[in-house]
Amino acid sequence: MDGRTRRREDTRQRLYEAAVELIAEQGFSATTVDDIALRAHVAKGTVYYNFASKTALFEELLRHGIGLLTDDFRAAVAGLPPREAVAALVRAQLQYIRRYRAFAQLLLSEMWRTNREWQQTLVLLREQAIGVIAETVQAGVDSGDLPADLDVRVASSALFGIGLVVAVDWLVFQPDRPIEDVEQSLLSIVRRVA
Amino acid sequence: MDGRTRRREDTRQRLYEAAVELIAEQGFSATTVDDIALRAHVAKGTVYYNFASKTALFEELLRHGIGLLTDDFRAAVAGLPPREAVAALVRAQLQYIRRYRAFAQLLLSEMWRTNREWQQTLVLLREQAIGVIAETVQAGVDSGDLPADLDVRVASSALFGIGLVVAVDWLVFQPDRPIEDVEQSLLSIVRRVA
DNA sequence: GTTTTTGAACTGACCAGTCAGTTCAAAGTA
DNA sequence: TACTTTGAACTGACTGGTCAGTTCAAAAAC
Repeated sequence: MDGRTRRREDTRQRLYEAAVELIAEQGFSATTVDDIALRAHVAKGTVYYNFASKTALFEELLRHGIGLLTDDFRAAVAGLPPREAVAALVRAQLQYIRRYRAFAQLLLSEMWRTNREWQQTLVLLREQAIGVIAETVQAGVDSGDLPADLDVRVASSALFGIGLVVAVDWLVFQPDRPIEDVEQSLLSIVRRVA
Repeated sequence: MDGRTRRREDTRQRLYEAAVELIAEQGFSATTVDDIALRAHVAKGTVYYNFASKTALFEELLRHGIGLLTDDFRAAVAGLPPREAVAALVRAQLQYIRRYRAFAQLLLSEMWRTNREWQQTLVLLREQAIGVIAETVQAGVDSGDLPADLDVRVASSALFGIGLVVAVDWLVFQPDRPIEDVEQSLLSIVRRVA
């Protein structure tokens, strides 16, 4: 990667970060391109040099964020037996959300919305992340480590959603609580699966 | 209540319904007052005759919706022993969300946002609803029906958040699943509390 | 020399909020 | 009963402002 590419990558990264924060705070529509450029310390023209439109920027942002999460999930479960793997997923999700809090808030706000232009993209990305969880849970059911009557799809999306709310709630309303503590609560709450 | 009052009440109700649906679908900023008026079959001026501003309409909407939920919560737990009371809360929340799906979606989208003008209002309302849960959980801890080491505040807000995501997820992604089924999953997931 | 960024200027669509005017149920009057 | 008045409720065209998106010449970075 040469200097140019690196610089551009950096600009895009700054735009992602600025956009993610603003959209998490205010929502997509309330966030203006001027706001984003300002917070990223970049000229408005730069936004349009790097992204086709405000919507395109947002969609790429979603892809980027979920991509990272999915990678973390895969890394977390690698080689672990089912029950430990589920616990590892919970841990990975918490750590991810602590690290990318704004992105998680944004997801929480947009994930169950209908009728928005990027809805389809988001549903697909959601599938991608929940897919990893589902594979793990399925393996647990197959190996007999998890109850056979467990509905894998439902349990997986519930697991994902619960992790999301509990973690975001933690960061917004009780940021001082240590992460281990939250992890414990989460695991004891979802005991049937983990 | 005379004809005038009745009529006005009716108009306000229609505005609430229109606004709640549109905001759940698109978010607050993306929803225009013209949209709301159109869907409520009312002139734009009527919106401003009945509410001071778009934001005021939204705030009153939040108050109205959370008020109903809180009432349902109180009615559900009345006279029940702790563990049954917690289960009754879960049931009440599910039923409420099935009945006012759009409102629940809207809550899910807005509850963990920061920096919005109505944020303070929402935090207060949230306290109100979670308060009822907390009272119930506290009673359970006091009576020894629930573990003494349970952090009541945390458990209550987790309970609330989890009910919200799981129910909305159900309505958005698996609407055909029967409510009893969802209730079962929820209760078995939150077994430590319920 | 090429790529990337800058920032200012512009356009056209859109939107919150306003207000002068209309409607009509109910209260008042004879 | 029949007529008149009142004002609450509603209407929708209009205004002032904002914003996404475009363009571009010039500068900066590589």
